[in-house]
Amino acid sequence: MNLIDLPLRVLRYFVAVADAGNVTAAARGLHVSQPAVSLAIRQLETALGVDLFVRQHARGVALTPAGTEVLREVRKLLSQVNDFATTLAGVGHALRGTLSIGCLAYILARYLPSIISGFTRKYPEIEVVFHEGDQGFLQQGMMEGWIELALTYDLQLPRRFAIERMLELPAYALLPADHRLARRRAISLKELVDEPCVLLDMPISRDYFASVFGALGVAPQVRYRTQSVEAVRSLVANGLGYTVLNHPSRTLTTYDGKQTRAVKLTDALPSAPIAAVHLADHRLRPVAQAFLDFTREFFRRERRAA
DNA sequence: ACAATGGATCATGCAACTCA
DNA sequence: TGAGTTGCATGATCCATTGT
Repeated sequence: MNLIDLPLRVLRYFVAVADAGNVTAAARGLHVSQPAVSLAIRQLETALGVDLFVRQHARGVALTPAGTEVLREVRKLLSQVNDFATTLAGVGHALRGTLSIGCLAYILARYLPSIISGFTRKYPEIEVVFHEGDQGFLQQGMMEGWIELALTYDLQLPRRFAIERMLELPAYALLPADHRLARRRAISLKELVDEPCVLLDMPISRDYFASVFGALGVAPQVRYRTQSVEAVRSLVANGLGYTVLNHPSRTLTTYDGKQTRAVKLTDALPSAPIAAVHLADHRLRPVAQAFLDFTREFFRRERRAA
């Protein structure tokens, strides 16, 4: 049978076998006979012209490399079919269903709970599921279809993504409360470069902060590196160095109860833009569009409050 | 060696569809 | 409308492999 003529049932059976690692168990889960599943797998293999599984008699089946690749695409397709069915079922009805979004760790901690809280109050029939990770993880999720929309920085994003900037985060200096410059309204980063620096050492942040110092033609004396914003704040609060951040925090007190001071920078430095991102050639479902609209409005209020 | 496990194959029945 | 066709599911059975 031609690939295009295969029923979706064949693909569902294939995913079930891949998940179970065993045709008989998959058949039980699908409430069909084992030969029916065997036949479906054989039909798919014939249509594709590749072996999807290695049969290990009495030990089940194992995906071949081709099978692994096909599985990824089939999952994507079935997810889109589900979305399609949900969309059709929702025609003429209120927005409902599940929305899968991705979020950078810092943006998640600082903004996402407020967004989800407000959004689910407004749309109680939409369930928001989020995936937390770095830029690469979020891009992979969108490419593979299990993240529909992501909140991340508009830094180093390929052109295949549609990007809508939500909030510009200017760089500022974070100092120990008793630092000699902590009481100043604004300073130049050049006044700090000879002191030990604490660096937020995340893949994108690393490059961003390099660009900040690069803009002034200076190099920081990096004394400590960490992947946690909160750890950066604690190191600074304990007098172990200064840092440059663009993460506005509502509190200057750290986990260990120490105090920091945020001081504006007078230098012309690049800012870090928070953006809503999705695949450019992927039309957002109504639930995702509603989330995007709500997020845009949320950050508009944040900008006004800043 | 033998029992258990699990995939493949075959014959058959059923339901939906086509066509005269 | 009824006979023929097609596609799919099922049970029975076979066969390969593993574990004891």
